[in-house]
Amino acid sequence: MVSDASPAPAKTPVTLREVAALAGVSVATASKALNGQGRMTAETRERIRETAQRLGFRPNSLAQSLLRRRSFTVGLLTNDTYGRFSLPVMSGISDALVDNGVSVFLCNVEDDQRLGQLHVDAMLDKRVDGIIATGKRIDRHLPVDLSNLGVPVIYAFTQPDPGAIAFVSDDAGGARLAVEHFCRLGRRRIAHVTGPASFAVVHARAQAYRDVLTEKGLPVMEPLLGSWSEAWGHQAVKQLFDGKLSKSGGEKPDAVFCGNDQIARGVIDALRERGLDVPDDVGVIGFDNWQIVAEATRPPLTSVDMNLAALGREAGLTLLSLVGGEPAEPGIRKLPCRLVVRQSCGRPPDG
Amino acid sequence: MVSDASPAPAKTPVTLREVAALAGVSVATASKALNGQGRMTAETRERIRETAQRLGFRPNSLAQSLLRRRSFTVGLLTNDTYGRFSLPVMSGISDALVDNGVSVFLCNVEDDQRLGQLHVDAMLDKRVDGIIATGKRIDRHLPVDLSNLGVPVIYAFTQPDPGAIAFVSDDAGGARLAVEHFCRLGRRRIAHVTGPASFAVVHARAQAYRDVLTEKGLPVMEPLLGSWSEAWGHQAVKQLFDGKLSKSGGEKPDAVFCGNDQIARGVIDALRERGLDVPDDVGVIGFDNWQIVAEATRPPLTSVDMNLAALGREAGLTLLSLVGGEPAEPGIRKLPCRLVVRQSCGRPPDG
DNA sequence: CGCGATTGGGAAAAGGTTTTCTCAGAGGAG
DNA sequence: CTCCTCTGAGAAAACCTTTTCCCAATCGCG
Repeated sequence: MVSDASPAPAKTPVTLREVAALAGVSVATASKALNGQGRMTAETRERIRETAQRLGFRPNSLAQSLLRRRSFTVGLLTNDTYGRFSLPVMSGISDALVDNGVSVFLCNVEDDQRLGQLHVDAMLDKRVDGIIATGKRIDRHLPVDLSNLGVPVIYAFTQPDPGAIAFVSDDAGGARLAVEHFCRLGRRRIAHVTGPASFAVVHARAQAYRDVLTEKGLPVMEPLLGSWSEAWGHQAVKQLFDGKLSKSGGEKPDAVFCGNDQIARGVIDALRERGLDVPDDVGVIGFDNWQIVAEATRPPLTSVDMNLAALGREAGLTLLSLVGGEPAEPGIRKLPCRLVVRQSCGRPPDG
Repeated sequence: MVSDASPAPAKTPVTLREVAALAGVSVATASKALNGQGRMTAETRERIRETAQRLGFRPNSLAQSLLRRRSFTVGLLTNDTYGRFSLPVMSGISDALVDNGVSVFLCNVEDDQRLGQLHVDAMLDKRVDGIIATGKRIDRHLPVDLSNLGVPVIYAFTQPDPGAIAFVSDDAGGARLAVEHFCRLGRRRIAHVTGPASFAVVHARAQAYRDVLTEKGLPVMEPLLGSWSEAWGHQAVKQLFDGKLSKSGGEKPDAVFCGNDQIARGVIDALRERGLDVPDDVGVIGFDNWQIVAEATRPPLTSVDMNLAALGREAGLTLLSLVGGEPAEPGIRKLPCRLVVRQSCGRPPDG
């Protein structure tokens, strides 16, 4: 197909000087010809272009970067080895940047300060145009100091330094989406089973949960905090359906909004085990929309998606505009979640 | 703590020239002083070192790379967006390289040929010292041609070009580990439930399964091929325990070796649902040791771990030695798996 | 004291590209 | 025919560091 377009698979890359020599011009002229700069006869320009093509010339980025003080490279810091959250973010960032000809240095800093410094130094030495920090929690710092680095920094799905630019998911909004969906479906007694109190998102979502129920005049059951595990989902069902629900009468929940998909999985399994039908008896909504989990529950799980890839994209594009010298308001931007409806909530009463 | 070690957070990085000027020497001398080269009085060397330290001088990698023809950078190609397999591999690679001062370009090529070419070109332009290709299957090529690139290439957990150097997991060995473990525990009727026939590993593992059983004189049940899902695990249990097991008599299996952890999860759930105890009635072993799944099954799942991080490390180190000019035998290296014993198999009869 | 050897340090080239200046020649106008 | 203005293209500096070679000064020895 491209038989003539893949010429010398150069053992040693061909330089501009060689192109110039072969085309019978100076390197200066060759450079200008290939970059569409300067003035010369169309014929000269074309001859140089052709020669470059024939030789398979590709400019040495290192040399270009050195001169332009711009490397078309950014550093991506993460402490998320497991990758469930950072992977979509990274993927989004990468997409946004690659489309703009920018490469990404992947730097896994774990939670190790020494490693963090090592990576930041390496990035700076390699003259990255900017840095994006991402993590597995939006209420924890990466183990690195990114202030006063001399290059723009963007935080994506991790705790930012004050005065920095950050993108995070709108957890409260996501929770509203879920609870309001339950309300629309006519559920009246909506419980909330979520993760440990040490997570900021737990409180943000719980508060949104309370707010929606209060607005709608529905009973608020105190959120059940536990761990992010299936096991906790099981246990929570026991508490919800065995225990005497003290203040709010003896009625059992007809819906459970879960803090993540694993909890939801545990909840669904436990409900089935005690003979309750999902969604007919109890509706369940998860959080994270972790596809592999959400699609393996029976029935498949409706879940809140944080749009992490879009968040990454946004972060990448913003960094690029920063690198380009455009100004940007500091602050935290909360990006909306979306509800991915599967079959764990049932259909509207009228539908 | 490091109050004096973080001096001018340079808006514009300080160059060697400035260090030299301030220390009252030439750039040549300054360079030699900082690199431990050349000859000069200890006092001169120390003075230059001090000045550099004080100014926060860090050599410009771009300039160094240009000169040395070595960028201390490698490209990492992957097509695994989801990351379950490639993430540990990448993590291992990254660790191995970072410890050696080498940075990693992350390049997600999806299954898009155009994207692949884009990334490879960008990497080559940026003069990476080498390339590592990794993927989600060891029997599929990445959508890129990595032959005759002029830089060393290593394949890790993806299908290599002929004559290349590749690291993959020893799937047959891993399967042996599992089946032999069952044998040691006194299980006699061991079934194998695995993924689709289109995967090479399915056949490799199935053959090892057959081999071990034959060696031990145990009955071989034809492996059940399906999908990599929990649902298939459920269904397979139905086939195994309802159906008339044609040739091998009516006996039910007392052990199931599963092709991955999700299948195992489905198998365990299905067994429990039909009142069979794991591990007392039936032992189960999974594959992949996907922690989040293996620890969520009840009981926790014994599983074969492919040691992907170690595989990545190995690949990274090998690439480094290649870059360093050391020769290496082409061919495919199979790295051993290990069995992670949890509670889904029970204890030995004597223990 | 003279000569060779050693020592401390600098000048310059190299690496590949971009960009600014400069310049020779051609063309046109007067 | 002369002068001015373009036009096309090249020389050279710049980016920053490393390394090779070189030189001046000092030292030691006879």
